Amino acid sequence: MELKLYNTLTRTKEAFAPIDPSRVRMYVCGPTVYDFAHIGNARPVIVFDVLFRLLRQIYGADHVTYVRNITDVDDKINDRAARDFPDLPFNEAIRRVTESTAAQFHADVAAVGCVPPNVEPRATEHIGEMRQIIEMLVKGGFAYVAEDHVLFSPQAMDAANGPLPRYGALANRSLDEMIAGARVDVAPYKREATDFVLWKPSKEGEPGWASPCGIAVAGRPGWHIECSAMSWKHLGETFDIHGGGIDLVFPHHENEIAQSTCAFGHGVMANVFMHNGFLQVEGQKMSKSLGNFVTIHQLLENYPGDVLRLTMLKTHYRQPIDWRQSELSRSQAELKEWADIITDNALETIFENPDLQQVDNEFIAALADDLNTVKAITRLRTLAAESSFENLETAKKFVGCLSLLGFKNLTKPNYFSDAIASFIPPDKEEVFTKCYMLMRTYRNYCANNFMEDSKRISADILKHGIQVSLGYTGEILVSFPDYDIGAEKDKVEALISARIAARKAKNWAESDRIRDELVAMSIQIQDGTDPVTGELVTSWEVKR
RNA sequence: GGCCUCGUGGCGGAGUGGCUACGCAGAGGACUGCAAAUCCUUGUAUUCCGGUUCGAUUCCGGACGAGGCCUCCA
Repeated sequence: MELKLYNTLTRTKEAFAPIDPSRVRMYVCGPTVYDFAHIGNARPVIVFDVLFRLLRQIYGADHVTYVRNITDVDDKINDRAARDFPDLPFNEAIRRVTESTAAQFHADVAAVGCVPPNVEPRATEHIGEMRQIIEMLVKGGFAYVAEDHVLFSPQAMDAANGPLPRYGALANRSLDEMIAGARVDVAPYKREATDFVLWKPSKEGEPGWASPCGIAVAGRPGWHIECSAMSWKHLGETFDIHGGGIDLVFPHHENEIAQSTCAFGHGVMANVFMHNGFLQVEGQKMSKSLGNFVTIHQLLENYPGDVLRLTMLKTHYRQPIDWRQSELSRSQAELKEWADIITDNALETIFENPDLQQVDNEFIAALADDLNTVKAITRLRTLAAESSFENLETAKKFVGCLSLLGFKNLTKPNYFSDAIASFIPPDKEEVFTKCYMLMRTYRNYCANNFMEDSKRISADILKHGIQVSLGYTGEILVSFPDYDIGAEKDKVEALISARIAARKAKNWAESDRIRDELVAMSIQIQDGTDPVTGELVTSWEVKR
């Protein structure tokens, strides 16, 4: 199986050839933990999770190392700590912010089906490596100390002879352009406007560490250096794949390449750079000022994580994606159909323990073509249509593909149905309607494994006199104290029997009258014939 | 201003130098006493203007439009 990946360095799709197939190495820029992750943050996490799964499929689960960092030193974190915990010592406040935000991030991305990376390094645990690289850069003449800062000089990099890449090669821009386009506010200690910060002094009360290069005052790292340090520590001086959002191309990845190649004297930091496209919300750029800033957590109140995952993968990762409510509903409906195939054919065990040796080749080939998840999903639809009890081998392949794509809750079809099947006492209609959204949220919290939240919300619903729980297929079960559901069921069964009798007598008027009565009770009926006896049979369910 | 990406039917969204996937919605049909469910069939598109070519949606140039980066925002 040939894997082809689009490489931002060459702007072409290339055959992927790992440096060491027994140890394929990928680094992805992870979140800065200062706030709930938004849906845009979820895109690279999901995209590179799919790539991670595919690499493990191709090279073997033990032969892929995936590193995704957590940035826990940043001005935005400091600001948030000062705002949220003004009474705590500053470093304690920062710790609260980063720990709670990181825990939230982990819960959110687990809910959208992402497996944890092999290593999840934190910037604060790699200050030593950062200092080492900075020392190397100064020693090599690529960086200099000025007013307690250490600055990297792209000009020095380009002046050096040897294997180093040209600064700006990744982003495809020249230093001259950058100087011409440089914005105001060039710090006085910079020799050139394009120099960027490797290390800066900490102000009083800010987090700080012993500085490199003989700088006396405590300091903290610039943004880009952490990824050079952490990828070096965990993947080596050069590795295979470096990923992130397209906005990271410049300056973040460009500067990482500059730091790493100059420090280690190689021509490359990573052989392949991959970038996912941006996300818009309902046709507009997502921004706090427009009020359309959507966090993963908010979406997970309204949908099981699989719905977000499928919606994300229905657009190729390099294309811009427009995040729309309507598309989420479609994804949910499609997942319901897929989950029904699994339960109708009793494939739950296969779904949870698929034989990935037997997975569909056409499906893998689609993914191997630069992660063409859209084509892969098209293949899934074909497999779904061909899956049946008579064609169990295809059905098994189908569920194997679903597993490989990272769906997790497909053994419970009713996670993807918004119908609440329950008899409602007439005097409870109003409060039921009022609690409908809460009950869905409860279901979604359960599906997403947010157990604390689900307990909290079921307690809220109980205050309205409604007991909510989940059934075996993920359906929302509602019960009311002092209400005899058994009697209600008997009444329905009696009506169904009466209708069957009426139908046998071809008394259509009476038959239709009974159906109308059942509809008024929110009972949906479905006529059929018993395949063995040929008897008229009628199934029914509560539907609202 | 510089650099980059993109522009496909009612909607979403792929591939492809010649016949343009797939999903949703729509239409028609089958099955039903009627419903419901299910199944089958099906219409409609490649922003515009040039160029290359026997032939372009696909390659090249231009226009228009959308978006991104140049501001430690994925």
